[in-house]
Amino acid sequence: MPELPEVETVAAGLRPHLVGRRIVRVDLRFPTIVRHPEPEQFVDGVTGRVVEALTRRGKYLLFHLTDGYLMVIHLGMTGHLQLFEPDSDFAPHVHAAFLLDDGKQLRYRDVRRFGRLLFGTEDELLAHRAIPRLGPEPIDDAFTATDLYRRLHARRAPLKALLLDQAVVAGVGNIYADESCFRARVRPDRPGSSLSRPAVRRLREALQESLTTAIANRGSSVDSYRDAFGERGSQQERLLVYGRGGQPCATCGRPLSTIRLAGRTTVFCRRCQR
DNA sequence: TTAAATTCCTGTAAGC
DNA sequence: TGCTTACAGGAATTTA
Repeated sequence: MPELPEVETVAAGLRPHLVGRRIVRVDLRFPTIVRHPEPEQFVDGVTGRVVEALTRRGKYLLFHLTDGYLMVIHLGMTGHLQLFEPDSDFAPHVHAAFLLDDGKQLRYRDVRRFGRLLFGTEDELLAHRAIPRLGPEPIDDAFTATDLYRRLHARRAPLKALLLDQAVVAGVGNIYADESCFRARVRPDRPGSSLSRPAVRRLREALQESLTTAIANRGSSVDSYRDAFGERGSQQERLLVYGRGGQPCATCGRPLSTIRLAGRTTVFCRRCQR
């Protein structure tokens, strides 16, 4: 499922093909995938505008369009964005298709339909809470251990739940929450407030390490994730704990434990993580 | 304000 | 083999 590294990989792959291109037609095949504004307004707003830049914020893709407008796409769990020749067959579950002025077609496909499309000015999207308030970008240099400590210290929820909260840190999902806790040698079920400053420093390092390594490997294709060219990432082959419950810990060799935390399957090592 | 539970959605895999 | 059921999870929404 797409988290920060996967969304970053999609953005990097699409950027050279989209920036400078005009969207000349929008085929909205499943209108409820649009969450803001009404589907007709979405189509009207996007049509005819040029993609001036493509950026990422948390797990959101931001298409910066003419006149200060944004088209925002969240891939949910199974969302895919890929360029096709317009006369090629549509795969099942393609909910939206954007025809570009160079003849290519950008298609949004999403089997489980947890993804969403949005359009508006930045202020408008924030005001309507279509885009939630997001915490800092964890791979930013400005993301400091002091800041993270302040965000965790006041909270009693389990660390894992806080890492999944996009208002605490943007872009972390189930895979990299588990990976980061393991790398930081911290139990994911500890209350956020119980973490010492050294533990938070390790956690910050672990988050950056997990995420940047995953970006370098073009993301984790553990479910249906594919990049903008339909290719799998390779980070899933290097994951230390996610999806490895019962298998030996890479550090101590003891079987990894699986628990349910914040409604999510959580894997960690009872010996190495304290 | 915070935290936990619920909901949405369908392909896949396990179990009988 | 074929059916049923559980499971995967991001984030909005609901409940306490």
